[in-house]
Amino acid sequence: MDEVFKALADGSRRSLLDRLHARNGQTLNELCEGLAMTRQAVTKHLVILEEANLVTTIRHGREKLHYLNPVPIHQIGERWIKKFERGKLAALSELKRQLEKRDE
Amino acid sequence: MDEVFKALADGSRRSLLDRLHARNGQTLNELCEGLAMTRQAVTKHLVILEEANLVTTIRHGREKLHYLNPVPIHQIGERWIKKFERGKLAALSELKRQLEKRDE
DNA sequence: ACAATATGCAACTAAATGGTTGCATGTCAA
DNA sequence: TTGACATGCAACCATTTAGTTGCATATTGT
Repeated sequence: MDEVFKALADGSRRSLLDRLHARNGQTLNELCEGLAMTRQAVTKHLVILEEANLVTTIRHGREKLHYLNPVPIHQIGERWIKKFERGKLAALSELKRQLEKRDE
Repeated sequence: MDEVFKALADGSRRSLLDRLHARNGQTLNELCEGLAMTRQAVTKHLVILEEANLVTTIRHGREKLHYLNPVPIHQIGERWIKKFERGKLAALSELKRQLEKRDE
C-alpha cells in the first residue's frame, strides 16, 4: 500500500496513468509523445508504477505494451479512504465546534 | 490536489492522520507520544498536512490542537479514484485478454 | 516572579528522488 | 544481413525530503 501511495505522489506518474486510462496498451514510445521529459525518465516512472502493481507490461516483439491495473487504486478507495469517510461528519462538526468556541 | 497526494505519500504522515482519526483534537506533544521521531520531525509532518489542508489547528493557550479535515481525502475518492472505477472492468478484461494471447 | 511546560525557528546532514547523457542490446523489415 | 527502430542499463547531477540538534519564545501554575 505504501508503494502505491508513493507512486501516486508524482504528477507525471498520475498523468501516465491518465494516458493509459484514456487508451490502454500503449508502448513506451507512445507514452513518451508530447511529454517534456526524456524517454529514460518516462521509463523510470513506469518502473515505479509497475513495482506498485499499477501497470502491467507485456512484451510483444521489440515493443513493450503497458496496461493499467486499476485494482490498487480501487483498494486505496476501499481500504483507506472509506475508513475516513466513517466519522467524516463527526470530525467536521467537532472541527466546527472547536473553531467556534475559539474566542472563549 | 498534488499537495494532498504528496502529503499522503509518507507513512508517518498517514499514521498521524490515523491517530487524529482515532482521537481528534490532539496537541503536538500527544501526537508525538510513542513515536520513534523527535518532536521537531513530527512538527514538520504536521506542517505539510496543514498545507495540504488535511489538518486544521487551533491555538489554545500554549497548546496547539490538531483536527483532522477529511474533505481532501473525500475529494481524492470523488475526483480521482472514481475516474478509474469507470472502465475498471473494461481495463481488467482487456488486460486479461492480452495476457492470454501472450504466446501468439 | 519564576520554573516548568508547549511550541517555534534555524542550520545542518544523509538519503531519496527526478532528471539527464551516453552507450548497449534486441528485433524487425527490406 | 544490415540499418533502423524500440527498449535497457549505468553513471552522474541537482533538488527535495526526512530527519537531527540547539536554542528561542510564549504560557501557565505555584
